[in-house]
Amino acid sequence: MPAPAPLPFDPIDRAARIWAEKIGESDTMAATTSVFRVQQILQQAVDAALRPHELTFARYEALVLLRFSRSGSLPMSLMGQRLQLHPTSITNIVDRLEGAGLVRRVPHPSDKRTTLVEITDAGRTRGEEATASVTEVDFGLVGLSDDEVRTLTSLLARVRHAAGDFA
Amino acid sequence: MPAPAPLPFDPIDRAARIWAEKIGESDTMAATTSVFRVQQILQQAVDAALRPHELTFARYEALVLLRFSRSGSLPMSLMGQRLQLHPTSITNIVDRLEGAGLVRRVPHPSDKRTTLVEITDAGRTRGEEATASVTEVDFGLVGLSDDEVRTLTSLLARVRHAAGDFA
DNA sequence: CAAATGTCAGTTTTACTGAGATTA
DNA sequence: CTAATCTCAGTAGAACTGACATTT
Repeated sequence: MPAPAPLPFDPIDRAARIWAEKIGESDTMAATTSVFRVQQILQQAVDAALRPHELTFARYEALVLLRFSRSGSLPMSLMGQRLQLHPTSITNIVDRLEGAGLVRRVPHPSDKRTTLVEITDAGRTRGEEATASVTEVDFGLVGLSDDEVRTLTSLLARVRHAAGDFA
Repeated sequence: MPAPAPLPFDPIDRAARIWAEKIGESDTMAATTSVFRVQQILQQAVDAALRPHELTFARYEALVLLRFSRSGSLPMSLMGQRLQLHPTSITNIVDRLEGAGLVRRVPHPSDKRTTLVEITDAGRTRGEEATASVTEVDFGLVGLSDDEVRTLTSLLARVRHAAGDFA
């Protein structure tokens, strides 16, 4: 796999300049494209770090969520809320994790509609190993100081808030 | 479609706090998760704005790239470099655009290996209409001042640069 | 012959819709 | 009866791999 030669210029910045020339205001276009591209970069870095552990980022997040829950188990619906995922996506993720023995479906003691997902010992171990790999590469987030990372996070939080993600 | 009730708290911030308690340093985890979530928000907003025009964002970007090129046509390989996409993805995108009559494949005059993609009049019109829709919703990027949008873009540019996206 | 260009077939992952079974 | 919870089947998009034909 030939590493794709880096362009000699910033393609997003160039597009923004041309856009400004032809149409006008282009700042949000550039920002949106940047978010898309950086997401792609981070996704690839994180996926590469998680591949040896046979986890995708979505499954890793689910595992972390369970690992840090008080009882080690959560209703599927609550996982969906926290991870902001569609019910069928949760079903799929739990299917995979359960197939790998990292998690187990348990009936809810009182509400027979809901099923709890409980992390297994193997799941805890796998979660720790995966966390080591993923923090080692800083989740793919390179080139920023600690302060800048925090600034980035808080800018993005304002977007999420304005979009109605949380109150 | 019941609008998914917003959580009463920021799920990423909560995860970061728990993480800090149990593991330590969690700033890059929070930033990465934030990028993923915001990408999802923007993707949905942009897709919704483009749906009436029967375009996805990837196809829209390709159309814009062609529209702003000098001759109105580019080699597929060059499109792949600019949009940072895999050759087969370009093939797929051009297939769809060509099927919709927005673009046309033309043989390269001198190099018989390469095929040029040329935007049609219908493609130019569609591009303009789609741009109107997508700028109307600010590409889904809400809640930030103009300055903050520029700060966001430049922070992300540093990440892209450090990751080797451009020189 | 090696490298570049584009295509094809097939796979994986994700997220959706719509429908339905079960229970609160 | 209505609402919530979860699952299943099917669909669609994006991105990949590997193989291949053609041309430089």
